[in-house]
Amino acid sequence: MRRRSSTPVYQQIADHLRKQISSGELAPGAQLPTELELASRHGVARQTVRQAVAQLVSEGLVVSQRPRGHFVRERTHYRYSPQREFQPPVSPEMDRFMGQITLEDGRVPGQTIDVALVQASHEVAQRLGVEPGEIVVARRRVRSIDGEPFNINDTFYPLAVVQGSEIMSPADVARGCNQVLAEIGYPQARALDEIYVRMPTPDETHRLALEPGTPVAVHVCTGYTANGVPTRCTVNVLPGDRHVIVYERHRPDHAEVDSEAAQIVG
Amino acid sequence: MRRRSSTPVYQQIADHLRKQISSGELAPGAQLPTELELASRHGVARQTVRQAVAQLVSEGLVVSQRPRGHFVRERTHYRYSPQREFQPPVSPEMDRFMGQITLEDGRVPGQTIDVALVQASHEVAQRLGVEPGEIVVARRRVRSIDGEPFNINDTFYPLAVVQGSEIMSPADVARGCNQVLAEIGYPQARALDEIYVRMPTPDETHRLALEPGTPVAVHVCTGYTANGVPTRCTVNVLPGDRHVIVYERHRPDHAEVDSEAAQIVG
DNA sequence: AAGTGGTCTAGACCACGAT
DNA sequence: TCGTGGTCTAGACCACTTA
Repeated sequence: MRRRSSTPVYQQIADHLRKQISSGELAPGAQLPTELELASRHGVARQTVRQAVAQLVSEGLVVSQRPRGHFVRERTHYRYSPQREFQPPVSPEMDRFMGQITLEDGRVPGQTIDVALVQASHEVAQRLGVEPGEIVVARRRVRSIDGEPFNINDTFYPLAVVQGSEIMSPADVARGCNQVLAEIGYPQARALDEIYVRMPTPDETHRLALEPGTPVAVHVCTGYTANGVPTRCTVNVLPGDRHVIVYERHRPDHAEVDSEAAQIVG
Repeated sequence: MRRRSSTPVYQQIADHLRKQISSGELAPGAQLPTELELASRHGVARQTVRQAVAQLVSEGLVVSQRPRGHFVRERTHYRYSPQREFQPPVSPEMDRFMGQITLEDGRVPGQTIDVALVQASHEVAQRLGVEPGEIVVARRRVRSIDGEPFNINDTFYPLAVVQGSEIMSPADVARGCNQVLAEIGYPQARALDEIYVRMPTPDETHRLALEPGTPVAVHVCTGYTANGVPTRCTVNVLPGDRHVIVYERHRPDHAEVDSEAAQIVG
């Protein structure tokens, strides 16, 4: 293939494949032609084809199942379910997580917990009011459903706050860590929530077994005492391909609510 | 560099650079060594270095400012603002967007609108209850702040519904398109909202001037009449590097709300 | 054993912006 | 004009899974 106009050849190949995917000619789960096949078909070197395929992978459209080949990604993350009954977008009562999940369709929930002393990242240090690199207590959780990692739920505590408490033991604390915090003299009076979207770190990619091209939503929750002392910082990481918010509104008001999401602006 | 253990060389180089970035040794805005410099420093071919840098770009950590060089990304998307007063996560009154923005800090909002007849994508077709490829009316908007694209707000209408109405003119409809819909006999009684996260399409990358490695949040809102006839489908696309939700909770209840985000599950 | 994608090299030419 | 990254080639070897 020659380079018409100024579009790189690998782009043209990527566009061609993308079109086949979005038109359904290459259905979800279907195998792409092999790299050598594509190379000879387009009359280019294998590296050029690889560049095209890599782009589709980074877009989340294609996955590599080495060494079987490349395949059109199956579970596009949006599970459209218009029949659903009303369900609030974010429900404030939770960590009945385990209980809730078991009730649904016989899916089996699971979680791994570990507790460690770690150096605070910039992100955590800023929120806990300590210096970056300072030692803090990390209570790290990965939740899964049917064996598939589902989200990361890591909470960081200033060492001075939780020293010697139950929080430092790597077991499930049934009554909730915030309850423990209150019992040891740091009742939570306020919380600050931040939600944003980014690409995962390699560590997150590993812990959540993410495919390349999968972004994550991050929900950071920082708790404070009435005096404004930060007592904990929880980082939730939600894989973009395993979470969809679906909710329904019944009232005919809110003329132009379409744009409400634009409201979530910093 | 030799390949110790089984970690590919380009991974080792990427890890090394990532460490320098997260430690602050390579500060935001700083220029990375040139590819040739990195290649000779590590004793590898230029392509190997390019692979390492490409990974950092796809993680959103590094941007290329061709042909000046590679730079550590400056605006990490999280703008931490703990002093903020209470602000609900998603406010239901809006499209005072324009008015609101002008009030803040003298930032100038803008928008471009165009109306076109297009073939419905699978996503839109499914929600509007038409066949994929069928012609629908697209009312496409890109909003910007200070000249920077800020979000995409595209609404799709079944041709039969809006034929000949004001909606088909590419001007701002001051009283809102839903009002027009009501006037022509299709008052909205219900709406279904879906929110998810993914990598942008090339088209979105272009319209929003996105850097590689920037995911987007998508908010799809489908409106129905009381009879269940879909009348419109609005697709909001929000760049992950330009939006942060920040809100504060004051009540000390909700013991373990940390995990509420896990609730937003499909 | 065969065939896939993953890694890596050495070299080439181009496009573009700053100098 | 120079130096940067962007594109592309031809070829090599490896790791892994499946048949």
